[in-house]
Amino acid sequence: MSQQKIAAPKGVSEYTPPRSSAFDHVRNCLIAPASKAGYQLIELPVFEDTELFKRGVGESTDVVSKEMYTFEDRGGRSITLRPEGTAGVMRSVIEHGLDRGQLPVKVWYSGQFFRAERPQAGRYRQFYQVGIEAIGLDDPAIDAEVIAIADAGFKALGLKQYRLELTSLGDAQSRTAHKVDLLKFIATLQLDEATAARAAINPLRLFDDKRDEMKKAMADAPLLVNYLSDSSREHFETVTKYLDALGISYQLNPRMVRGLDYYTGTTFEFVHDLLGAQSGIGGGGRYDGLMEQLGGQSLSGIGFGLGVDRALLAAEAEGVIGQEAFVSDLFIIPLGEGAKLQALTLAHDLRCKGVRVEIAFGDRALKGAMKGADKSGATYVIVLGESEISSGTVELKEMKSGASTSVKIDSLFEALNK
RNA sequence: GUGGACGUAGCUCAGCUGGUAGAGCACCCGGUUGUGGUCCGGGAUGUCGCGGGUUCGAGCCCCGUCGUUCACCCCA
Repeated sequence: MSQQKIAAPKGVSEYTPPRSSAFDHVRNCLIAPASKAGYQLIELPVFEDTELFKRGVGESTDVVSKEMYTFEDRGGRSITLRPEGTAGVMRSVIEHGLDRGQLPVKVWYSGQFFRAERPQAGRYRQFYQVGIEAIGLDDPAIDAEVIAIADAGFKALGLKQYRLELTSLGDAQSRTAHKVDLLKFIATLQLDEATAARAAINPLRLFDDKRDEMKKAMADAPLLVNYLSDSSREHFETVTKYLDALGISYQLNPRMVRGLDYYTGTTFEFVHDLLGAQSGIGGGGRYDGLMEQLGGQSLSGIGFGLGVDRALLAAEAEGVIGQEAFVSDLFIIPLGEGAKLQALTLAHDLRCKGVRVEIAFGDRALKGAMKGADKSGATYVIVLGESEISSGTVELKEMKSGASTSVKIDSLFEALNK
């Protein structure tokens, strides 16, 4: 009697061989530029005190108000599976006093994040992000560096059909001034109930509405970029100047909306053309008040999060990624019980020297084992049976050409490295 | 959370106006004793997502449920 099968929880993505190799490749490409720029790994818990996200990300955001996996642990604490990375990094930096040393603090992370949304293509309840944070410096040059690092990751992957959208959300004064006028403007519009509710939570959201009539209605709405304070405008102009110098193309998008409350100043998004509705493959920006909000000193920071799942989808859509299975250098086919023992020790020995070795286990017939060797893509094959063991010599067969040469078992390593 | 489409072997799918399931690929075995890729022969495989209903009879009809997918919403 077979037991009932258990399925994975709804909306999670799983990467099994051979696609897992492509996933791994994407993740490595995306984060490699960060370590070249001196960012160091920070490894954090996937669950945190719920309060961290309420205070850090903002209670009014959709992410916090309706998409968090929150539960009570056995000690009665409210715990939440992390929905994003920045808040946790800030918490850890403050907790361990990383900001007491030389600034900026530069870290990178990689891992799973969780959001209880309705799944669809490119949107999962557990998803993977890599990201970096540079904390403690206001210099526009670091804004440009952070953006350049993200862009380098996508380029390293081979992506072409994406664009960088850029804007500035300004400082607190800029936003306050703009909000007054925006609310006045919105008051003149006829909004349905759901839209009005969204506007009440965050009036900027209306800029993001996909309906044509709303786009038309918002065409003349006051734009935040026109309300930037002198220092904000100057900072942003310097960032774009640096990006120009770096040869990184971007589109100014004054209507960009970000879903997390902590963003200020320079804000950006990477959007891919072939992905459908969930087209954002990465995004980030500056966050001036976050650290203080979380009980730390008043330092600003900037960072990004890149979606590994979506970058993989994008790479597949562009056809710039393949799946590579593990390929061994040597495939050993043991014949008989005694040979199996020999194969085991021989493989172990060669692996210690760095050779990739696989063994055909399971007492398959020679023909079947050869077939297996062929499919594995192994470069060389040896058959290990009675005669080979007693003579101490094997036939080293190169699969591609089919040619084989006699080699002493003791000098296999040397023969393989010729 | 809202709306639409879909759910048949490991994979891609077929299954006529309802009569108790098929193809290709993949997999396994063999084509004379210990050497793969082609070819030939043979073989295994499904509670037709799950539960209920209509019917003499349902993979095909109805309801529910779970899942996937597309859009809204949101965002990576």
